[in-house]
Amino acid sequence: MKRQTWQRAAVREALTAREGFVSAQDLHTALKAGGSPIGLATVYRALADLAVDGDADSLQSSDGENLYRACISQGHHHHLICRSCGRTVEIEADAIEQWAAQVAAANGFREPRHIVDVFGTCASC
Amino acid sequence: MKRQTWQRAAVREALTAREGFVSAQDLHTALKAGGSPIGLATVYRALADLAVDGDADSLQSSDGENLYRACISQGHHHHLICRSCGRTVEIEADAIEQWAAQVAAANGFREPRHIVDVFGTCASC
DNA sequence: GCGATTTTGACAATCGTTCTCAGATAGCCC
DNA sequence: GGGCTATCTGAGAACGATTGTCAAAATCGC
Repeated sequence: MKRQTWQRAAVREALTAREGFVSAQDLHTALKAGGSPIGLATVYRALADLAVDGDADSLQSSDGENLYRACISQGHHHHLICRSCGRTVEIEADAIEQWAAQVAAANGFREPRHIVDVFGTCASC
Repeated sequence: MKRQTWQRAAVREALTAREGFVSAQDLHTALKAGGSPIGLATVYRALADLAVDGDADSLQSSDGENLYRACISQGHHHHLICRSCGRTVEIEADAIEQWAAQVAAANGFREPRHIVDVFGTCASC
């Protein structure tokens, strides 16, 4: 059974409060700065749980960190990410879903899953 | 100026000899096994150089490793990767390129670059 | 409140990658 | 071929993100 603890709530809250993607380390630092005596390992565990439950999105940054973000639209979607300020826009892409499924099928691949993210420099940067 | 050393040649060769994506560590192990007293750091450097020169493709595996692969088609392309055996198929996707550029433009993002990879289980797995 | 069970947190361990620096080497000039 | 100098190499240390460990603390059902 999954228990309710203030630590998990704090992580979820801190994640929701952020606009873009955050690393686990950043989130931990922010929580500490905000007065929560929360442990780093706990933040990692909470984030992993959130990601599993579908409440958070995760992706790997170019330098190998895992970044997390509170999911706004629950379903499957992709991101347009500013490489300068980190601002993200969630994008729907039915065309891509279909394309991926079709390409996979054409090559005999089953259970296709895809990674599709677009990076760019946003208007205000 | 860039020098020609047998180490770099060995790395390039070992990479070309492999079919799918390989991690730097794997490549190093393979080279050592093949008799080359090459250093791990050198393999990393050589791979990074190859990637910069566009002679190798790189992507991050789901567990945080950097994987490399000798590029067959020189231009920009994507991959269909078997999550079981690691077999890869290079796929061209003009539609995706256009879609990415369009989505970026629609949101005011400049210099769009995108990550598009499809994972699945291939026919023989 | 009680007890069983899960969660936490400090710290160590791990793992891939990068850094450091002395020594080796490639490429150039003679 | 010999010499010179900038670049490259390799062993190991350093690094940074993440995960494992385990005793102590907290939660939930009763």
